[in-house]
Formats: sequence, C-alpha cells, structure tokens
Amino acid sequence: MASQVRTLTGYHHFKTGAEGHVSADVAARRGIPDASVARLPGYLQALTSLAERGISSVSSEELAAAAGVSSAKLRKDLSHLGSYGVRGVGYEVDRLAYEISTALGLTQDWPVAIVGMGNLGRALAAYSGFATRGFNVIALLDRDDSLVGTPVGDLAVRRMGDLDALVRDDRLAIGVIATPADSAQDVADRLVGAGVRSILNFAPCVLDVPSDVMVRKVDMSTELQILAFHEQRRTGELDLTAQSGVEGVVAL
Amino acid sequence: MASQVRTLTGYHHFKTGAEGHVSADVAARRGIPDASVARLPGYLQALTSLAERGISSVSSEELAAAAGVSSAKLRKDLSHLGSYGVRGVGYEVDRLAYEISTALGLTQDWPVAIVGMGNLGRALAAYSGFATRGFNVIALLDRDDSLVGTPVGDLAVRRMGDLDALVRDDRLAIGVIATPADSAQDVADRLVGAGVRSILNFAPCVLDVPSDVMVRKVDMSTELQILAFHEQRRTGELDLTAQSGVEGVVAL
DNA sequence: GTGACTTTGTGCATGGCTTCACAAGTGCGT
DNA sequence: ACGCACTTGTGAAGCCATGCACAAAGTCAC
Repeated sequence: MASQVRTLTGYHHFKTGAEGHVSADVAARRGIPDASVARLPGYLQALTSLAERGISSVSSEELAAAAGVSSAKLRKDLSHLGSYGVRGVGYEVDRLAYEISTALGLTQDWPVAIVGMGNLGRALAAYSGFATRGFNVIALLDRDDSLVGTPVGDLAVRRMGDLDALVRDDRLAIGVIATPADSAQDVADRLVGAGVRSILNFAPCVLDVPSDVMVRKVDMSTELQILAFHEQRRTGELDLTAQSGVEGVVAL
Repeated sequence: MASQVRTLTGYHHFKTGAEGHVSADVAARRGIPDASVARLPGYLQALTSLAERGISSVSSEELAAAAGVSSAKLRKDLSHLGSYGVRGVGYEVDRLAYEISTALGLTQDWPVAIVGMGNLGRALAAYSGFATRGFNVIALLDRDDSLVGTPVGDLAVRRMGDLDALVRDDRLAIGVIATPADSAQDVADRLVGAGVRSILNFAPCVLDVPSDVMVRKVDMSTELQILAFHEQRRTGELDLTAQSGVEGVVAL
C-alpha cells in the first residue's frame, strides 16, 4: 500500500513532502482540476449507494453510469487521486469511497453554521442530508435578536455576535447564508470578519469577498431560468420546423 | 449578419430554418454556448438590482463587476444574443434586461409544480424568489395521500395522479423534485410519463431520464463537499510546509 | 505456466471556453 | 468640423476539459 516511492535519498521533501504519514496523495491532490473536484461528490454518492446495496466491486463503466458521466471521464478524474483500481477487475467500492472522502477532506467533520432562520434556513437546519457525512451543523444564527433562543431542531438560534467565539472555540470553517438578498452581503462581511473562509450562498446575489475566501452559490431561480431557456428553445424549434417544413416545400 | 448560408438549393431548412419573420435572434439563439446561458440569469439579476437603484445605463465593466465575471466574458456572452450595446456608452439597463429575458424565455410565465412536501418542499413553496419573474408555482404534490388537501401557502397539496391533468390543462412544463433520494427516481418517471421535459432535482441522486428530458441538479451536500476540499487543501498546505521544514532538517 | 479476456490508466487529438487585444463606432468639447 | 476619450464587438490565440484509443496489467480457465 505505502510501498511506492520509498526513496531513501533524504532530499524528497520538495515535491513529495512528508509522505511517511501524510501519504503521497497530498502532493497529487494539489493539482486536481476544478472540474474533477466538482464531480467527486457525485462519485462518492454513487459509491455509497452501491455499498448500501451490498456491491463491493465496480468497473469504471458501471460507476460512471451510476454517477451519470462517461467512463473515460471517470477514470481520468480518479487518476488524479492516485491509482486505486485493479486492471481487469475494477474498483473496490469501500476503498474508493474512502480515498475520495480523504481527497475531499471528509475524514474530519467540518463545523458549519447556518445564518438566516427564514423558511429556507429552517429547512436547511432540518435537512438530514446535511449531516450525512463530513459536516456538522453547530450553530444557527439570525440577525433578528427576537428570534434568539428559539429552538430549531435540536439547536437554539444564536445571535450574530457569537460568530467570533464559534470560529475561535469551535473551529467554525464553513458558513451557509440563507438570508434574503439584501442582507446577504452584510452577513458575508461578518462571516469573513470572524475568520470564515468558505461560504455557501443561497441568496440570489453576488457576494463581494476577499480573494482568499471561497464562495459557492446555489440559486433555484438561476436553475429554473436555465431550464426555461432550453424549454423555450425546444418549443421555438417545433414552431420553426413546422414553418420551415412548409417553406421547404415552397423552396423546392 | 444573416447573409451566411443563403444557399438556394432548397435544402436549407435543416440548420438555418426560416429566418424571415422569426427574427434573426432565433437563428443566433440556437448557438448560445451552455456556459453563456448559465451566466445569463446572473446578468439579469445584476441588471434588475441596478434598475431598482435607478441606474439606467451601464458599461460592460460595471455590469461585469456586479455579476462577478470579467468584462470580456460578459461582452462575449452578450454578443451571442445580438448587438444591444452602444459603443462609447454602454448598455441601457432596461433594454438589456428585456433582451436577456427574451433570450431566456421569461416573457411568458412558466408553470411549475413542486413534488415532495417535506421540509424542503414547503420551504421552496413558500420561497418568494421562486415567483420573482417567469415562474408560477401552480401545484404542490405529494406521494403521501394523507397530506393531500393540506394547505401550504395559498395552495393545497394535490395527489400525484393529477400530473397528467396539470400537463394537459395547465401546460405544466417544469417539475421540481424535493423528495428524499429514494423516491426521486419514481417521481421523475411519473413526471416524464406525464410529459414534463424539464426537471429541477433537489434530491441527492442521479436521475435516469430519456435524452430529451433536461435535468438540473441542486445539491447542498455536493457544494459543501467542494468547499471542504478547498478548505482542507488550504490547511493541508499549511501543515505540509511546516512539516517539510522540520523534516528537511532531520533528513539532512 | 500460458493464453485469452477484461479493465485500468494515460498519451494524444479534438473541441469549446476564456482571455487578449484592437478596430470600429459613439459622444463630447472645442 | 474635428480630434479625443471611451466602450463595444470580435478575430485570434491560449488553455482547459473531454473523448478516443491503446498499452499495461491483472484475472481466470485449463
């Protein structure tokens, strides 16, 4: 397993770094393309689903089908993590799931805080899929002090001022913004000020943050609009072909 | 502009179709890259925000900043819609918003049904951002017949069997799946069977649908995992440099 | 042990998206 | 009327990602 690059030159601390206990993946992990990283969670989901069904081994073809990608893409993505498959056989489900989890940093539980206890915030707080693996909602916050103390699930709403303590004492690293758009920037500023550098933004607006802070946006309106585009293009084309059918005859 | 393939062979109803009165945009619209389409909603949001602040004209630089993209990208994206800017001046906010709305097919209101009235489904049903523009939630459905009739917002929960009628009578075109993962595929099958060809999937699973059905997936776990990757890479790098420094000394 | 078969990992070609850089076009001051 | 300052729209170049095709590497049957 760990018998790969056991060079005893003593000068390998550059690229490979400390491979003794950090394993060589860290070096490899540096260069995973964003597009691949974005697909890894999907593979992990598929693998978990397979494991639940008692399947212990998959080929790239099968796993790719389960994750909704091409097998070539899957193999190339996995090759960035290392060489965890067996030629002629496939991948061991548990092993691969573990490796992807490690690559994604899910071996530890990340503390998450949700800000904004409106409809969406409460739904997110109650969402079990959140706590699946790797994440732990440790705090629910709201700007409105009249909500403070209200129990939501098994947590009580806390005030925004608690952010600093959460980052300091509980190693809070990820903030979820579930507020209306007009207070999202303010919340983001407070998160960043407290030291949070990863933000998941559900508010339909662009956040202005320092370059070392990562923001990912989830917006149902955007998604619906993209669907609308294709839906409209489809019906537009139907009209078009109907018309051009006639025109085609005329043209002849 | 539209003088490209004016072959008079009479067989041009394939690609160019009828360009006479459907306006050249339709022809142009066919070729908007997916990446551009995915950004158009963001531009529209930024424009709406600007309009609310009473701003009537923007440069590509300003709008790009508001939407969080580069100005070159913005201009190239907009160029796919047509030429709606004025050189030396910029874009008229209202006009550009209208053109993007048209391109996205938001001049009409798309009927939407939400399936699954758990925490998430109820939150989505209540989410005002849904109804902003272009979309109209016309039905809430749940597989569980004991929920049928329950009022959620200003709609009552209906049964899955109503799907056919919704597609037939109300031109339902877009379905939102807010069920747990294990019933999502079943719901998708029923949506497709009823004639829905655009699906927004909030369940953490891959849906198997015919190729002419478009599915977009929204998954908070996935997004969190991507954030975790970068968060871990960040701290991992810090550890690594610290360690390799020490090991360097030891190795020597 | 050998050969047939299966599947991974990857170099290479291809296509699409992004960035650059600039000509073309517009308004404004003089 | 003319030049200057500014901004759009777009060819061209570069870059990243995807798909292809196959050598490498393993299993299995005998």
